[in-house]
Amino acid sequence: MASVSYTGPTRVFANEEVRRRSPIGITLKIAKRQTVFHSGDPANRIYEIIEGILMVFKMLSDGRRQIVEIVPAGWLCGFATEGHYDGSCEALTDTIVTAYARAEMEASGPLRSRFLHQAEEQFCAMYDHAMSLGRKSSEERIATFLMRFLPARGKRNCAGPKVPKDDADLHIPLSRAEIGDYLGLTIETVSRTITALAKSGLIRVGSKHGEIYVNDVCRLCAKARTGRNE
Amino acid sequence: MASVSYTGPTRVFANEEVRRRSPIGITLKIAKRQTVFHSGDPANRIYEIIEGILMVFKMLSDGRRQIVEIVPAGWLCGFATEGHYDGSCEALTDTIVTAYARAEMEASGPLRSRFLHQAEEQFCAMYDHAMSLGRKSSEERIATFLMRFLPARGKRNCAGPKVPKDDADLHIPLSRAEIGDYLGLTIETVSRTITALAKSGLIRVGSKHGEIYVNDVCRLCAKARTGRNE
DNA sequence: CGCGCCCTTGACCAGACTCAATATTAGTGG
DNA sequence: CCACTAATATTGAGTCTGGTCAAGGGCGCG
Repeated sequence: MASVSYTGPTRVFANEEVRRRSPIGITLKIAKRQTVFHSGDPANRIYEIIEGILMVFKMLSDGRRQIVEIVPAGWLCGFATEGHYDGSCEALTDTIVTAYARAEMEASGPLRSRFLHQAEEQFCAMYDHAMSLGRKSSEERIATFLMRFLPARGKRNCAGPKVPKDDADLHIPLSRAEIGDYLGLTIETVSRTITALAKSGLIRVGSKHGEIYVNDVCRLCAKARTGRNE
Repeated sequence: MASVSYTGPTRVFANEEVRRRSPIGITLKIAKRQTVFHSGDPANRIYEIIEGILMVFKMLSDGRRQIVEIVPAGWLCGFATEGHYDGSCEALTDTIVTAYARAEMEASGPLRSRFLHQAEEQFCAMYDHAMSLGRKSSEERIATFLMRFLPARGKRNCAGPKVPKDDADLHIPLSRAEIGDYLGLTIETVSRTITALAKSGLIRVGSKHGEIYVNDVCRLCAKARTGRNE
């Protein structure tokens, strides 16, 4: 059973801190590495991320894991089929979410409307992820992954490089194992590919875990092949 | 520009046959191989498949294609970000759809509610597809793919085998190239893998294109590793 | 009957995986 | 603050799954 599992505002678990109580939906704090829900749990809630990052993953019986979605601030988490969560959810960083009881969410017109829009946005991100997993090389996958942490860049409406230097300073809150499980690669391949990108001068790897400096965002973007063709 | 591209019930294109006009939404007929919309087109409509199958795909600039979604009857098609379709859509079979103008759909409470539910359903299917693409072997991917055409089986609520023979007769409306582009494999690997599954006795390949007989659905399901663990 | 498309099969190749050793970073307690 | 340990990351060597290139087969359709 998930550690975060109640359905209404009547109980509060020790590891949850209620900050604000909007008409519907309560604000919760989720600690890094804490499980939000398990695959198969009854899907009583839908979560909107206010701050931080969650991940959704699925496992095969032999232990293979696929991180199917990385959920940053502003996105939704807790989609379900037949009343049960599909995939488990865990916090990659300390995270603040608004949890909506499903029944209440579904009763609210404006909320439903906003969530439908947001679900579409995330749906398109899943399309991109499928493209990465199915057709991109390890180098392209890593480049695409890094571009995710530059939300202002690489999209249809990309602002382009800011003169004169087109660099960026990233903090990736995923371990090599998690990056691998997200991109369909092994730890070793992730490590090797990041090293190769660094040797090519595209990025530098900081000494602290998760620190990556992008020397040329546009060149990284080109390597990601995020191009919207067809 | 897509061949199907108008936004309201005022115009009808030659290749569209209006069958029924519900209060909102019109019924269209889309011929096999016909394009429904192109990636990047303004997303004026959302489609609900009544009969037949569509596919959504994305291309990279060098010609690599990923079919990101296969959309059967009952599902929705035409999700968008920032007002533009993400991915191109083409009919795999002769298809009948209801096309809703987005503005009208978004103005209708019941429709929005139904569509949000359906989008969630499809979201979970995208999770499964990501699992296939990221972590499954070619044999597991083909098995998983075939199980898609047995919607009554392999799910949480699987009815189990009907005695005494647990066989099935499938008609797959995708070419080897399309199966490959859906599963992140090449034509040759798809062909070899299907041959291997046939040699192992799990399936038989019919002489007509797309005909596949499953000798033992449960064994195929086991090979697909559709198991809902974690 | 013959052409074209799709599928199959074979031989070879390469990118990513596996197994293993080592290095680096983070965390803990003195 | 430093020493020690555990966890994570890097690197190397060898293997293997799936990709590439190429040839041949079968089916459909005019």
